[in-house]
Amino acid sequence: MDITLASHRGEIPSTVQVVRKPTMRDVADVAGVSLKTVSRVVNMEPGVDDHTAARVEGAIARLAYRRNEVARNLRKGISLALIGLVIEDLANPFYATVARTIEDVARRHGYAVVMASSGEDPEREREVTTGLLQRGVQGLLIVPAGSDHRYLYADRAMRTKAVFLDRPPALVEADSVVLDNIVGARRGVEHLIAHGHRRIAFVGDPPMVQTSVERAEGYRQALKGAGLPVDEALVRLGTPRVDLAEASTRQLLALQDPPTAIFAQNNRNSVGALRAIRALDARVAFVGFDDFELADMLPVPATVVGHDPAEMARAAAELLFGRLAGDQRPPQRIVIPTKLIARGSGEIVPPSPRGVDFSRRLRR
Amino acid sequence: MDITLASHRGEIPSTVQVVRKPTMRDVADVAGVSLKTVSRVVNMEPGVDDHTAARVEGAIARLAYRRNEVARNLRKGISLALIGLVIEDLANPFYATVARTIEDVARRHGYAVVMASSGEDPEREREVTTGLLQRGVQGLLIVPAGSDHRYLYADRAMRTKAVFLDRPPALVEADSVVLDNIVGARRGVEHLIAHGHRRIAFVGDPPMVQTSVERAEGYRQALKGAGLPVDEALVRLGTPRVDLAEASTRQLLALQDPPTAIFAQNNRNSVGALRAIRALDARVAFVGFDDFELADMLPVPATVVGHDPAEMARAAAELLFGRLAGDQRPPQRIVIPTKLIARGSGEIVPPSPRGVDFSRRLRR
DNA sequence: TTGAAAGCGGTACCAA
DNA sequence: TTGGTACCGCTTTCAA
Repeated sequence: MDITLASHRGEIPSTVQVVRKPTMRDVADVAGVSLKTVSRVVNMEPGVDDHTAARVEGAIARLAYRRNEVARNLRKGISLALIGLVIEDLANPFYATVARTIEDVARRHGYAVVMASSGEDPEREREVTTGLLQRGVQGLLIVPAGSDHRYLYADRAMRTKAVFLDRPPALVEADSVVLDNIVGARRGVEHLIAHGHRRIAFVGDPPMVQTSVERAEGYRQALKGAGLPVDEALVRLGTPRVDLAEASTRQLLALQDPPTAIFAQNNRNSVGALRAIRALDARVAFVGFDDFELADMLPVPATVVGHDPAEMARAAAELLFGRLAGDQRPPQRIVIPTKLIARGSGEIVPPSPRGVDFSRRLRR
Repeated sequence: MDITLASHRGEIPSTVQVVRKPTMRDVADVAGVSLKTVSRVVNMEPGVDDHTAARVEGAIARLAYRRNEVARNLRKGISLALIGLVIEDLANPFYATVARTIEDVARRHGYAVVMASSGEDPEREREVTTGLLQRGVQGLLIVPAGSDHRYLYADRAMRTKAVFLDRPPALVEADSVVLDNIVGARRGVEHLIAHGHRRIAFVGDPPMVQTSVERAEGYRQALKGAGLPVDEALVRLGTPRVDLAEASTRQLLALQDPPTAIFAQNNRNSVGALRAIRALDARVAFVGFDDFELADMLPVPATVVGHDPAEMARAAAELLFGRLAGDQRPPQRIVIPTKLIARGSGEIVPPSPRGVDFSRRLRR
C-alpha cells in the first residue's frame, strides 16, 4: 500500500522509496487536483464539490497526510506563542506549584508553556534551554542550575527574554525573582536558638546551588548573632535528595555530641530529615525551609519557614510577559518574603544537661 | 530612536509607524548589506568581514531584531519535535510525577513537552488541546476531562496521534493507559470489610470523572460481594478538592449513624478526609486510592491502594512515540495494576456495639 | 467550482 | 568576502 511520492521540480523521479513526509502537493497529485483545492478541503473551506472533496480525502488518508503547522504558521504570520520553563524537577511539589502557576498566567496571555527539566545539571540545563530556543520560544523562565548563563546571549539572533526564578542568573544581567533566603533561614535558626538550642545542624543541597549557599549563610548569621560557634561537623551540604538527606541526618544524630535541633534547607531535605528523626525516634527540634503538604498533620507538626511559591511564579511570569510586551526597564530583582510558621517541631526545647529545664522556662 | 521599517515589494512607504516585526530584510536594508550577509552574521558563519559584521550587529541591536524560528525551521525542514500534555492540575503530586516522567521519556526521544492544564473542565480541555494542535505538536498525551473527544479527529488535516492517560477516551478509538480502578478500589474496600467494617463511606470526585465512577463501582462490588448494603448516604461524589473532601468527610462523621471506615478515591480526597478525621479526632479506619508522600509518617500511617504513576506515564509516552515511529497496531489499552499497602489506618477495627471485640479476634 | 502565482521569513547553493 | 536566487509547505489573491 506504499505510495511513492514523485519528486517535484522536474527532477528525475526517484526509484527509491521516498521517506519524505507527504505535502499538500503530493495529495494534490494523487487526487488529481490542484494544491489550492486540497487546501480548501483540509481547511474545510466551503465551495468544493463533494465528489472532488471525497477524492482529496481519499488521497489524504492513503498518504497519511498531515498539515505542516510550521509552514502554515509562517504563512499566516502566527507566532507560536510559546514560553519555555526550565526547572529542576517537576515532581518536587514546590516546582510543581511553580509550573502550574506559570501555566496559568501564560494561558491567560494566550501562551503555552514548554517544560524542560534540568535535573540540577548545568550541562543539561544548557542543552534543554538551547532546545527551547530552537523551538522558537518567545521567552524563558529559568530556575538555573548552571553557573554561567552567558550562553543565553551568545547568539545575537535570538535575544530571548529570560526571567530567572528562585535563583539569580550567573554572569549575565537579567530579571530575577527570588526568595528572601538569608533572612528566612536566619529567622528559622534564630527561632531554634530562642528555644534554647546551641547545637543546630544544617541539612542542605550542594554548594553549587545558590539558594543553598544563601540559606547556609542565614544559618551562620543566626549563630554568630547569638554568639554561638559554627560547628562545621553539623553542616551538611550536598543532599539534594530525600534519601540522602535522611542518611545525612542519621549520621548527624549518631554523632558523639549530636545536635539538639535540625534546620533543613528545603522541602526535600525536610522530608528526609523528618524520616531520620522518626526512624531513630530522636527528640530533636526541627525547622525546615519551604512549607509542604501534611506538615501540620505529622505527629509533631513541622515548623517551617514558609513562603508562597505561587506568588513567586506569578511575579516572574508577569515580569516576563511585561518584557514581551515591550517593558524596557533595567533588569529587576524581586524578593519574595518568607514567614515563620510555628507548628510544634521548632518549639521543642533541648534536653538540659546542666539540669536547667528550658521547657518549663519557656512554657512560662 | 524609532526606525520606521520601509514597506517592501514596491509599496509606497508607509508614513504610519510600522508595528511589523523586523525581518532579516529590514536588518539588511538598515545595515546596507544583502540579506545573505545578515544571515551569515546571525548564524555566526565564518567569512564575514569584521567591519561588515559590526554594521550588521548594530542594525540588529537598533531594530531589536529576532530571528523568526518558524521560518527557519520551515526552511531547514526541522520539525518542532513537540508533544502536548493535557493534564488536570500540575500541582497535584500524582500528575506532577506523570508530567515529569513524560518529560523524561520525551527528552530521550528528542522531543519537548508543551503542557496545558484542563482544570477538569471539558470546555477548557478542548480549548487548550486545540491550542496545542495549532502549535503543531506531533502527538498528544491527554488526561481527559471531557466526555467527547471526537473533536480530535474532526479535522482531517491534523491526524495527531493521541494517547489517553488515566482515563479512557470518549466516543473515539484511541490508545489508553489506565489504572485497574475497579479492582483496586474493590480490594481496598474488601480490606476494610475484612477488618470488620460494615458502614464504609466513599469520598470521591464528581461522577463526570471516569475514574471516580469506576472506583465507586469497585466500592459497590466489594460491599455486594460481602452481602453488605450500599447506603447511598455514605457515598459522596463531587469533592475534587482537598477542602471539599474535608467538608464531606466532616459531614459523614457527623451523621446519626456514622461510618466506621472511609475509603477515599484519590490522593486529594485522601488528604481532605484525613484532615477531617484528625480534626474531629475520630477513630475511623481509612484506606485511600493513590499513595502519597508522608502517608507513612502520619500519626496513624495511611493504608493505601498504591500504584506506580511513573510506570503509567512511561507506558503512555512509549506508546505515543511508538505511534509516531509508525506503529500501526489497533488501539491499545494498557491496564496498570494496583497494590494494597497496609500501614495502619486501614487495619483499625470498628467499635463493637454488641460487645464483640473484633480487634482481639483480628490480632489473633 | 477550481487553479495559477505570489509570498510568509528564513537558508542553501552557486556565482561574482 | 559578498550577493542573487531558488525554495521549505502552506495560505492568499485574483483570474479562469
